[in-house]
Amino acid sequence: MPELPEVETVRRGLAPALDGARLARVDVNRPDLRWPFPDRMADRLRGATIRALGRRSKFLLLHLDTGETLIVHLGMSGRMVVDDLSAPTGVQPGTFHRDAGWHPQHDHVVFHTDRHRVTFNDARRFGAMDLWPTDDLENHRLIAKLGPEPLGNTFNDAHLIAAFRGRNTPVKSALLDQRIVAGLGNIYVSEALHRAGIAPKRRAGRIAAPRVAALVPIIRDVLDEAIRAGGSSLRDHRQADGTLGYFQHSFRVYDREGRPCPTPGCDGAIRRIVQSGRSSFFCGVCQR
DNA sequence: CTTGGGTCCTGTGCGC
DNA sequence: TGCGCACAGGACCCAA
Repeated sequence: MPELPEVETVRRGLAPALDGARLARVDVNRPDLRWPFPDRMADRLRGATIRALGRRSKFLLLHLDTGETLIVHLGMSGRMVVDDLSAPTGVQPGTFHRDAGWHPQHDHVVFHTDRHRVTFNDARRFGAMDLWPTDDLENHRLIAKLGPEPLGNTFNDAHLIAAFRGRNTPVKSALLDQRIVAGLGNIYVSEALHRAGIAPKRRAGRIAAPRVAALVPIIRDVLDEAIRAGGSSLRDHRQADGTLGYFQHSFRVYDREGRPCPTPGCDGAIRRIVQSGRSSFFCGVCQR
């Protein structure tokens, strides 16, 4: 389940195959994912040239020369894999990583260019696609309510302090709320809160302003580091060429229940609790 | 308005 | 080996 760093990794990996490419054909193998695909999606994509590959939060954006943008969300298990059709025969890129955990019956949409094949595979089908006018993207229902990009300038101290003010919800939930900041998910919230020394159960509105402000650069750093590592590969995430991201080796708390807290001088152990149905990992000693 | 819980779907790994 | 259960990177929707 991709969070912002994984989606950004996929975006960068798709660029060599799709940036500037013409979609010769798109195979749509089922009528829907989480929601029905837009009307005549395959027809509206066929022949279009991709002018640029963008990203907003966890959404991939394929800006087309038709004036429309294909919005793609990977949901929990969505993958995008590139095959280079001009590669020498033999083992083609994109073959080896289909061995483990790859279920070809979940190849739901396949994009064909003159040189590449890009396959969208999503076992759980929580993903989504939609087509929308490029000049009106900010009004799309999935995008309109998103908060600031955490790596952009509008995500700053003043914004986060104002967003937390008066909120009685646990800070874990607040950071997962895409209206407050857009792009964090279950992994990077746990990682950021550990770095900030804030307990996930603490109520967002009861955290002193300087500690909230400190979260801003911490969130940026965590996401930056993860992007530079090619994201975190747990079950599903691969880079578009099939190689694994490696940020999971840098996790300080996520999925590390019972391990010692990595904070220097801290003798705590990582604990796991469930908040609104999702695991939170934290150190009860140095996170308060 | 905020907040919490249920829900969608398939695959995997664990304990028995 | 098989079975049942818990859990998995998301986020919408609705009730209270």
